[in-house]
Amino acid sequence: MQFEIDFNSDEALYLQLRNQIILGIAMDRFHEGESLPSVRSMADMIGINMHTVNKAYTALKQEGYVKVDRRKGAVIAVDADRAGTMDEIRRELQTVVAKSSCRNISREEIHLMVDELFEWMER
Amino acid sequence: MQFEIDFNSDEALYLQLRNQIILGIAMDRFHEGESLPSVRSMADMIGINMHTVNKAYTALKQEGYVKVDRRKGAVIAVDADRAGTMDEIRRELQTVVAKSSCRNISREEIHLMVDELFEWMER
DNA sequence: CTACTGTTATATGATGGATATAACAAGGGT
DNA sequence: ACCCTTGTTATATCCATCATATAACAGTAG
Repeated sequence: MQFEIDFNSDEALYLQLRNQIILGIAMDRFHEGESLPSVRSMADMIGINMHTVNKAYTALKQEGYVKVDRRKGAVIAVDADRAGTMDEIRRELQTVVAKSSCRNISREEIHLMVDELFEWMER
Repeated sequence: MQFEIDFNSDEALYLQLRNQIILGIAMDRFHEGESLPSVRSMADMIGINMHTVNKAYTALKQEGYVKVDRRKGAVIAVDADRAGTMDEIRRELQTVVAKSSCRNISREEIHLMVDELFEWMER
């Protein structure tokens, strides 16, 4: 699995990495129980600092995507029944829908995009 | 129109304000050609600094939601046919869909949420 | 014993967020 | 003319966050 980090983005490096890993889980690139690369090797792969990777892993742990084992490292363990998930999703969708509404983008177009994204992730 | 600013949020104040205004436009609280409160009065209303409001207004101008007139202030002027809008929406949706996919939230549930949000904004 | 794992501590430089004070140019109202 | 309000710009300060670096510690696999 390769990661696309944009050093010129205004998004923080550790957040880009976190999102890429979440995307990787969604796309089944990483499977339940599988270990992510160690913080040090991942840092070398991408060319960033060890602590930046650690920050991403810690965020993933906090958000219920991995469990950290002292020997195996960061192990994929998604907490599917996580309290507050729906609220979080709804809050993020609100801004997207508000922007779309302003631009005269219909709900059907949003539905289409959502479907395309789901299908794209399933292959 | 009242604004809900959370001083304990980790989201920047000027971004919260910007999103609230976008939401206000989407919900037809503000109409095309109408002026937003001046940066100074808005700052007094919410209890934040003038420059923080100005930063929000400048962002709205950059993103094509208002045009700034020296005498009328920030006037609602939504650029509906804006290049890159769909790409922006798609990028923001990607993270949401990825998270949803990890949590076993189906595309139907996302569709439902989108519909609810659209309807909620239309009243 | 060695090599690797995550974790913690500390320090530094850079950037961004929020505040404050001040001044300027332009238009409206009286 | 005068005053008020408008957005805008210029500094300056304080604080939090981001990203880096070096270092050390504790646990575990070989």
